[in-house]
Amino acid sequence: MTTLIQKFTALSDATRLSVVERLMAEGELPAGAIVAQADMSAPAMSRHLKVLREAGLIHQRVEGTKRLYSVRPEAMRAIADWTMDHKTFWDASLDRLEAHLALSPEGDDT
Amino acid sequence: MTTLIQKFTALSDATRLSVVERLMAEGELPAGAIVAQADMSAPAMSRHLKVLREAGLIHQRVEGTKRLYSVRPEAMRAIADWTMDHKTFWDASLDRLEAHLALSPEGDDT
DNA sequence: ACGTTAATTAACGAATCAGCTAATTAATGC
DNA sequence: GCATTAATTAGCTGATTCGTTAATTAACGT
Repeated sequence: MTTLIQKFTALSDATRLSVVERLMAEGELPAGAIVAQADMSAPAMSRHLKVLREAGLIHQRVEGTKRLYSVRPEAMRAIADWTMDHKTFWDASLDRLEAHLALSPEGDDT
Repeated sequence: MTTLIQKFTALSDATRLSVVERLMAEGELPAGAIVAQADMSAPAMSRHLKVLREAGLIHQRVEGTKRLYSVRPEAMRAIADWTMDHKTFWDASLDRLEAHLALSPEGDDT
């Protein structure tokens, strides 16, 4: 089973996040093409792809000696769904959100 | 500035993910209440809260000696928006998604 | 069968992360 | 001012992560 934590972990690395973004922008790509544009050895990228695969974020299709990768839409959905999951939270947030618009720009944290 | 990677990193830890979920379910809570239900020392939790804060995921409100934490709706939005960002991907995915419904249950990875 | 191409697994080192206890900062109440 | 309560920062340790090179697996073309 692929957990939400696995997905967040997979996306918490700059290399892996850009692989996912590239696959979303360009569609299915072979491992070779992914390595080619990433300033990194093939083995290193291979492990990144494995992490993404085991998190259920990407799908691997074998064609001869090539491994073709693509993003799984269900995985993206799972993430989006999680953020929207908590109805009570969103209902309660509506007022504050609208009230404080432009008053608390993201960044007044720490 | 808080990046998407910071947010994913923050949510990639089981402790931090459940803190966020609890704050979404119960609303604003003081650090003490959060520590109380987490089998973990106060300092450890304090560092987790700092990670969440620096990622822009939670907001800290000071009231006397207490620190009250709550989830930032904008941060949740930022994550949801990212998953939906790539229109081309979603357009292209629609066919496959509908065609393979129930044929490829999430899990035929690796 | 042999060499080539595509990609992965194995083995190792440097850096980061998550936990603990001890020490510190800050506000409240007498 | 002093003790108490609330939470954080400091310093340390064990485990995990990310990258490298070397070795291995698998399919294709001749």
